Amino acid sequence: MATTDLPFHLASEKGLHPKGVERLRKLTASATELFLEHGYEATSMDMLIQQVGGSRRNIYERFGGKEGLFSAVIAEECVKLAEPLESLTLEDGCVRQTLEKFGAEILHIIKQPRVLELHRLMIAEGKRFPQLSRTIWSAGHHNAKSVLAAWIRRQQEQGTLRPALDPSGLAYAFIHMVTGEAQLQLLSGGRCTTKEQDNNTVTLAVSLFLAAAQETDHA
Amino acid sequence: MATTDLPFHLASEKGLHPKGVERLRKLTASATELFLEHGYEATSMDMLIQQVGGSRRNIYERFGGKEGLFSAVIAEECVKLAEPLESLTLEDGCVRQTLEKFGAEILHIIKQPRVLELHRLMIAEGKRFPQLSRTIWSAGHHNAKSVLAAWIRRQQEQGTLRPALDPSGLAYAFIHMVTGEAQLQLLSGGRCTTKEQDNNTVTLAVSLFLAAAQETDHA
DNA sequence: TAATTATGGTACGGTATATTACCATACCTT
DNA sequence: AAGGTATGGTAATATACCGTACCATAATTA
Repeated sequence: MATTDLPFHLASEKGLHPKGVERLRKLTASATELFLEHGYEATSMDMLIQQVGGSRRNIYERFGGKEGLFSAVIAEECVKLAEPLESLTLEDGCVRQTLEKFGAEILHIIKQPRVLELHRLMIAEGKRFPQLSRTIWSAGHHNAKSVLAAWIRRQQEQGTLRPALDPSGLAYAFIHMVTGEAQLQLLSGGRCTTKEQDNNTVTLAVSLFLAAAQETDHA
Repeated sequence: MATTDLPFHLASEKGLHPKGVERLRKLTASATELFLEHGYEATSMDMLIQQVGGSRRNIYERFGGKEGLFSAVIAEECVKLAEPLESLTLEDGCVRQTLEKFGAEILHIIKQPRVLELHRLMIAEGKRFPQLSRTIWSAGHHNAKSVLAAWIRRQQEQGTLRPALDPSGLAYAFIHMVTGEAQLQLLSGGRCTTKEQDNNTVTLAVSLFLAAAQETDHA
């Protein structure tokens, strides 16, 4: 199952000469940079043309305007966001270590500037590009939640975790405990959390999670 | 201590005639509506003037332009956001009930359209108005965290909760468990969570919190 | 009541932007 | 190498918007 079935027109490199491919790459790279940096409105086509060179007609014929370019570029970025999450394999070994590793990993991902700006766009341009907004959400949080929930369900079947609690609910709770504060702080312009703070956050989240999900003598 | 010391120029109603006060109220009300609905850039002064009537010079003399108006209006909205949080009193009775009530309350607050749009602005315009962004964060999440952390500390001193865990960390964990999913879903354009889902979210969060914060036989 | 002030309404200047049009040139195919 | 296509660069069009200027009128004060 593809977690991100893109409803957007991705510029295909088919039937393009090597030079053309290189130009296209350079164009999308610059466009991505600008859109992530300045947002949709504040990024002007003149800006882009001046930075990347080349002709305007190229963009308009290939992407159908600013909106098309934005959609294509952001959709491509969503694929990149989803990759490390989908390739994340949760082992069935020590549950505490596995959770700590998973927590540290998603926290690391969410703090990357590109991922952060992608989430900023998701929220800022949610009304202008609803589909795109959902795509980002699906590639990010929803994706991570699916991976973790599947692991929790597996552990419950194996008896490593008590089966009473809802895997999806647990997964969301854990993910938001880990990522919530750092993400909100960074998105609201606060300074980045330190590595020590992050460790504490993950450790605390794992503790809360395991205290409820592992104990059997507590209703 | 004022949780929101506003670094912005709030339009004073001092020395204004009743008519003038009413005009000013109408102006700020419309401006708030438009800014929250369409964001900063997409809201034009022409739009506002057309909706509210009156003269442009009023706005420019009183607020010093679009940015000033935006700052003043949003700062005022922050005060309204902070009010219900500051007046939230956490009793020292049954911890589970108190937590459930607190959780339900902040979830209710975060889901209100105005609060939601305020957070959208905080994230979308964080680069253009860093101070304003921090003000919103301070009036919202930071405020809620302070209230809850103080309560946790009190419970720890009374022996109702075990004192090993950091109150601030616990407070953040709880708040994000409760509000994270609903907020992210709504901000990314998803549909609102149901009352039943909300109840489950709060119940689960309280369970996770108490399992770790109440037990004394678990490291 | 007369004078002064504040205000409503509108028009203007300057700037910025998305999009289309056009021409000369580089590139690729045959 | 010749011809056709894609492309680079620039200009032009149309629109939108912020901020200011201006004048007539309503409101307030002396």
